[in-house]
Amino acid sequence: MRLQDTLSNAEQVLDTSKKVKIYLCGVTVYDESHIGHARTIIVFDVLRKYLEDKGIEIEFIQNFTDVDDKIINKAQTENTSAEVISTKYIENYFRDFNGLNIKHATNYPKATEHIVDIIKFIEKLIEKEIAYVSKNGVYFAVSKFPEYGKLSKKKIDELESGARIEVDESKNNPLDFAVWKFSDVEPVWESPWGKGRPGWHIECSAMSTKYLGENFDIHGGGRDLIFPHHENEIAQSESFTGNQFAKIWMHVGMVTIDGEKMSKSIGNIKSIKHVLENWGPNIIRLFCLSGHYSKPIDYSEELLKENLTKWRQAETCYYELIHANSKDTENVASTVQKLASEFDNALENDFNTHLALSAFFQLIKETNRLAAEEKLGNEDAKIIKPEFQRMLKILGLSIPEMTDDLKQDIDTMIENREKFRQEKQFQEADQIRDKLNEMNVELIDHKGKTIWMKKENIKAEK
RNA sequence: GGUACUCUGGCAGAACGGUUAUGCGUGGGCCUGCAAAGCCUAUACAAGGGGGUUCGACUCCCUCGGGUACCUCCA
Repeated sequence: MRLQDTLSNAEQVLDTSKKVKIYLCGVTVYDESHIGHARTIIVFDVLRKYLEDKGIEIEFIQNFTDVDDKIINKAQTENTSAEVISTKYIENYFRDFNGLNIKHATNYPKATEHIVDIIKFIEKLIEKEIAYVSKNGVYFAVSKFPEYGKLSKKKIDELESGARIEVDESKNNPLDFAVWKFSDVEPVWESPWGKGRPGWHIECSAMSTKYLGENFDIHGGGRDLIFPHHENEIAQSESFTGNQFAKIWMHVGMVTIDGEKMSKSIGNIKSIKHVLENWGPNIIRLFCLSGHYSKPIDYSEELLKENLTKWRQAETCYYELIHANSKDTENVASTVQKLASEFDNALENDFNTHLALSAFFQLIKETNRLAAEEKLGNEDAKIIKPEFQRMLKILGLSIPEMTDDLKQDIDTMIENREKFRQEKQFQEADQIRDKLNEMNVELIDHKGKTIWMKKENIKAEK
């Protein structure tokens, strides 16, 4: 698989000959997560599911930043502790995350649970004279890392002129950033330099090294993390180890609304909770995968609606496959194989989910065409179904399960309707159909048979 | 101001130096008792403007213009 690497600004080949190690920068837990966060996670979720489908072992680490000024501020305004705030939003995060059908990471390390590792990390930086103790905290000396700026392609002198926050006089250089901040306000920890808490970037350096080693395969996050977060992580980690940090830097584009970045500070966010309630996980996932991961996507109800239409086709396909029993058939094996390799090739080539979806929907169209022409035989279904389900699984899409009892009830109702139809008692027949519709069960009348499909309940559709 | 990315048909959105992207939408049709769903078919002669390289450019180069992101809050 080839992936576009932000650092080298070129495609790099992902080494899949052994376990693939991925570190994804998670969220700062002080508020509800929004669709922008969802996109990043979904992209990485599909990436790991694809690799796992190929039999590749994945170690996937995603952190929570649970100590931060924003958390502390929120705790103060709500008159509670930072821990209460971070715990609450971590719980909410998992609620959203499970709702989106995301596979759990190997581990979710938290900054507050790695203070010892962070302190050790800082100690070594001080020992190497890369970090220094100052009045307000311990700072990383950017001048000690000559390659500073290599990820974000920034020049140090240009950065200084553009610095937009007030200069902290205790720093040797305005660009130096805190690895430890002195503070008396909870939460604080003792350190060799004084009471305080870690800076934002240091946790990711300490935790990624701890769990994945000095040099791992993919480090990811939103594009907005390139600078300063990931730039600083590189500076810290490579200064610490003397070795290359992540091999591939993979950055996911922003979700915009009306062309403007979705962010808490602008106040134009759509929370995952809210969108999940209205559209469900499948449509959100299709939407988030509909463009190349590196580019921005614009959130709109129209696009979600378009993906709903597509999702209905996928559902139809699934139920056609289940009920397939036509006598006429077509040889589908070569088509299925062709689309399967198109799907894989698209993902191998810088993880082009849009093209992969293209193949997925072509498979659906092909299946539905055969069904419409009464040519979808059992043997065909046996060939198509595993591939269809493989794609569903990789994309993280799921058709709701149904109980056998309910299936039995539906079958009985369809039989009754059939009797009424044969006796040309259409009013009675239509009543049954309406009743099923209320249960979100839709009937599809083929020439010789009636099949049913259970539609996902999409609130926004009504 | 600096840096990066980006500009494709009504909309979304790819690939590729020369072939129909694909999907949504829209028109027509098939199926049906009627619907629904689905399918079939038609539909766009698209590439921000200008210039250049080339036998040939949406694809490479230059230039002008628009947009977005980042320039220590950010996924």
